[in-house]
Amino acid sequence: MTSDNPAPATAVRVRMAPSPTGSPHVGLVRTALYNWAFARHHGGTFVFRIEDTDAARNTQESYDALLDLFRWLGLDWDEGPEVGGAYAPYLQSERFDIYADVATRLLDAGHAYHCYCSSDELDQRNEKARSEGRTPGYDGHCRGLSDEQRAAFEAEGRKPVLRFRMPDRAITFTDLVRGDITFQAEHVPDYVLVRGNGHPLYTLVSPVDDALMDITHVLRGEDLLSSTPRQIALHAALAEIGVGGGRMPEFGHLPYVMGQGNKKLSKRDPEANALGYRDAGFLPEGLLNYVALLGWAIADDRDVFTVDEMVQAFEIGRVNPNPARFDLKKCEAINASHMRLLSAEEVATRMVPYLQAAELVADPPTEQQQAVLRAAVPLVHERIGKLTEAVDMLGFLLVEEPQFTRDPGDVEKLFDEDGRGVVKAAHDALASLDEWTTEAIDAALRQALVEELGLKPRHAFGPVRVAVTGSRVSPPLFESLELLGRERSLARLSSAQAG
RNA sequence: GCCCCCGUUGUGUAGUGGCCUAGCACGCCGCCCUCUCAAGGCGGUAGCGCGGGUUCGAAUCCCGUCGGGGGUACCA
Repeated sequence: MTSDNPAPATAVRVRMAPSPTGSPHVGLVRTALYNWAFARHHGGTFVFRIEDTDAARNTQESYDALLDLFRWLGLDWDEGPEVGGAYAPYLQSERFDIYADVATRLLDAGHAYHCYCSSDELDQRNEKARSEGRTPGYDGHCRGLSDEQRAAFEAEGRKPVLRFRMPDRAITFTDLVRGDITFQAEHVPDYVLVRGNGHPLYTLVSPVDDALMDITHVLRGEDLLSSTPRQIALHAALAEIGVGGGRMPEFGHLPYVMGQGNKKLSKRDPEANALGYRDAGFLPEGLLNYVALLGWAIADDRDVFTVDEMVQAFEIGRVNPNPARFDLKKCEAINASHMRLLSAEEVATRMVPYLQAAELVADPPTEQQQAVLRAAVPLVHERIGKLTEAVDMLGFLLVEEPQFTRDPGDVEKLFDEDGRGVVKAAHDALASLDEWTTEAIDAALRQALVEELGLKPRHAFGPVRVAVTGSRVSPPLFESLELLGRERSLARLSSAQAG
C-alpha cells in the first residue's frame, strides 16, 4: 500500500433517527444499539437525529423519554440534541428552511414536478389499473404538464404536491444484511416529497438529512426496505444538484422484533415499552445484551457479553435477516447473568433507587441503611435477576415494625402448619444466646428445632423464616437473623406467636 | 393482485458442500446439592417448512412450492 491516501474517505457516520411519538419501543433499542456498535467498532460517528416533522403526532414527553432511554442505556451520541455538532440542527423541525430550499432546487433541476391530481382521482386510476391487471401506483399523469395546463389547475384552486421523478431504470443495491436486491422501475412509481400544504414528508427529509449529514451507512428496520430504491434515486438527484457530499450511503435493513406468535411487537404491548424494562428493574447491560441477541451472535457457544465486547466483535454482515421473537424469559436470564457479573457494591448502589421508590430507603440513604445494604446484598446478589426484586428480598431488614408481613398467605400458612410452637421454641432458644452471630444462631436453632423437636430442617426453619422475614422466600435465614439484630428478631418471633 | 424480504428444536442462534448420528443458550422435565429461593452440577426433551434436482456427499447450491412478514399513502 502506498501512502498517497492520507484521509480515509471511509470515516463511518451512522445515525439513529426516531420520531418522538409514543413511548420508545424495544425495536428502537435494537436498531440504535446496532448503529451505535457499528459506529464504535469502526471508530466512526454516531449521530442522533430527531425526526419530528409530523407536528400533530410529536410530544415533548416522547422526546424526553428518548433522551432518557439512551442515557440510561449508555448509548452516547457524538452529535445530536444537547451535544450539538457540526451538522446542527439535529431536530428536523428546525430544518424546514433547508427542506424548502432543496425542494425548490429539485423542482428547478427537473428531478421533481408539481402534481395536481387529487387523491380521489388517484384512487380511481389505481382502482382501474388494478382491475385491468396493471401494476397500480402513480401513473405519471402530471409528469409532462405544460405551463397552460398547470395554470388551468391553479385556476381551479388546486394545491399541487411535489412529486419525485423516478428514473426509468431498475435499481439494485447491496443490502448490508440481505445482499443484492433489485427493484424494477415499474414497481417504484413517482412519489410525493412535499404535501399540498407545503409540508415536507419523510420521503424527502430523511434522505436529505442523510446526504447533508454525510451519513455513510443507514441501518434501519426492514419496514423501510421497499422505500430504499426511491431514496437511492433521490440521493443520486441530490448529488447531482450539489446537496450533501454526493456519496451514496450503504443500506442495511434489520429484521423486526416480534412479539408472541408472528406479530410485530406492537407499540401498545407492554413488553414493547423500552423504559418499562428500567422500571421493572432490568440492568441496561442486561437489556442491551439480550436485544443484541435478536439477530446477532457473538460466538457459537456464548451469549453473555459486555457492550465493550460487542463493540469489539460487531459486524453488520453477521446480522441475521430473519425476524426474532422477543422472549422475556431469556431476557430475564441474560439480565440475571449480568447481575452476577456486577460487584456486590455495584448491585447495592443500583438497588437504591428501587428501594427508595418502595419507600424502604431514604434519599439519600442513611448511614445505617447503607450499612445494612453492604452486609445484605452479598446474600441476595445471586438470588435476584432484576433490581426490583431487592424490594421483596431485603424489605424485612429495612423496616422497623415488629410484625412484618410481605405475604399474608405465607403467614396464614405458618399457623396452618402448626408453626406457632416452632416459633416459640426458636424464640426461646435465641433469647438465651450469648453471642448474636450466624454460627451461634445456626447452632442454637438446629439444636432446639431439629434435635429436640425432631423436625426436618425445612419444616423447622420455614415458620421461623416467615415470622422473621414475612415470607417463605428470603435470604439465608441465619444470616438474616444476624443482620436483623437480636432485638428485632426476638420481637418478630414474639409477635408471630401472638398471631 | 403486484413487488420485496424471510423460513434450523417452544424461543434466540451456530452452521457458507464432507468436521452435522445438526453445536450453544433460554425454556421445559428429571436428578444432585440444600434452612426457603436462587446459584451451581449432571442428565433428558425437541429442529433443518415441503417437493424435486445438482453432487460420491446438501441444513448449506439450483428450481419449484407452501407458509409468514412488509410495501403498494399528501404515515414513518
